[in-house]
Amino acid sequence: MIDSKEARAEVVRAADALFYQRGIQAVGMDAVRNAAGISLKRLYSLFPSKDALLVEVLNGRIVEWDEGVLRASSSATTPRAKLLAIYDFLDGWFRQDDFRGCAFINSFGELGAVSPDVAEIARGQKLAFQHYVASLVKELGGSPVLAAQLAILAEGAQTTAAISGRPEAAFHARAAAEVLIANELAP
Amino acid sequence: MIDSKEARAEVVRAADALFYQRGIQAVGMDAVRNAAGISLKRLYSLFPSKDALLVEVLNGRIVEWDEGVLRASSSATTPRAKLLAIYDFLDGWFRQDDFRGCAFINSFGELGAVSPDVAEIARGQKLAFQHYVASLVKELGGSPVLAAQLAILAEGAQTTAAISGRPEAAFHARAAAEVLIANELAP
DNA sequence: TTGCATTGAGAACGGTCGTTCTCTATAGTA
DNA sequence: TACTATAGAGAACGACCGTTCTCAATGCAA
Repeated sequence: MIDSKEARAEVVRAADALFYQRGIQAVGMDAVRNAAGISLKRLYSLFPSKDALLVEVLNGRIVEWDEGVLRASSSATTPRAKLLAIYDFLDGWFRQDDFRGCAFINSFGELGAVSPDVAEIARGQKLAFQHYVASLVKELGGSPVLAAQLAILAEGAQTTAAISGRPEAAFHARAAAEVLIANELAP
Repeated sequence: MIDSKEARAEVVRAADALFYQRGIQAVGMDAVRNAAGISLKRLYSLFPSKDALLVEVLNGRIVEWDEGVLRASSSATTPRAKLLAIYDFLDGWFRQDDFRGCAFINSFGELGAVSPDVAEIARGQKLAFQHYVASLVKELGGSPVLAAQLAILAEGAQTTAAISGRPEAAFHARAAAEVLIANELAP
């Protein structure tokens, strides 16, 4: 393993999968090392600590989320369709068999009270999503309250799908979003 | 400390506050012992393990939640008002300065993947809440989908308020619920 | 009082985890 | 070939945590 950029990416990939699947504190650095197939020394030469690795993992999840939402809305042309595409994106995600809820909600629940970094990253991610929704709602001519409501539906769908283990929450959230949007846009 | 029922309650109270405030794995049994003011030996004579104590704590939270929701809706007379009272209850909760999100969502995120007990309790609590909402919606003449949507709004409000640290999510969710209810009940 | 059971306080144990260190093998250079 | 620097593999370290154990103090029965 010569290219350290490649090695970093592999470590982040392995750690992301393990942290998401089992929780962060339940995964030791040994498990990350084994999954990434490198030595502990190399692991610690790439990341100074588990906390630093976690930050990298969560930042990677931010990128993944943004790309996923944008990809889902890329075929939509109207702001309304782009907004509804969010729930279609959620639907596809919920149906993946390794789905275990929102990594930011999970890590906030596990470490938010004890790690300012984790709390800050989770808060930032949620805020960015709210801003994205708000920009589309504004294009649509809707109110900031509607934007907040559509974001709340997306958050609720994620926790509901995660804990119940059933993906229909995305469907329900989408239908509710349609009603809320129609309600504001009707004369 | 002679009355062991009283002692159990005190331990559960102390553990609940610590687990909720800092996370479960971040709190050692020593901290619980200190907060409860009893010896380790007595603590382990009351609860066989930390896991068993956690189960007791979460079951206590179920009772608290049920009582809180029922109390909030007790002054309401119509099913619609009882449903909206849920969001008023959330609003009051979000404004408490020790609010740190839903204990079930948090513990599911932290331990759900690794502890079947925790996952099961969280799932059960969410399901019971959905049933409660569904029964009111049925009284109201609404559909099961509306019930699911109202529950999703409540869940989303909880995570949004927890991570953003701002309580307005309850108000937004309530307003959205009014719209969704009106939409189904309109001719 | 004497003996016995119970309890409190916390030391001790075994295991795990994050992190560092040792030791060896290898590759590059002169 | 001899020397040096690097890196892999994992043992080792120190801290912590859940749980158990020791031991002295206490309360009670006779």
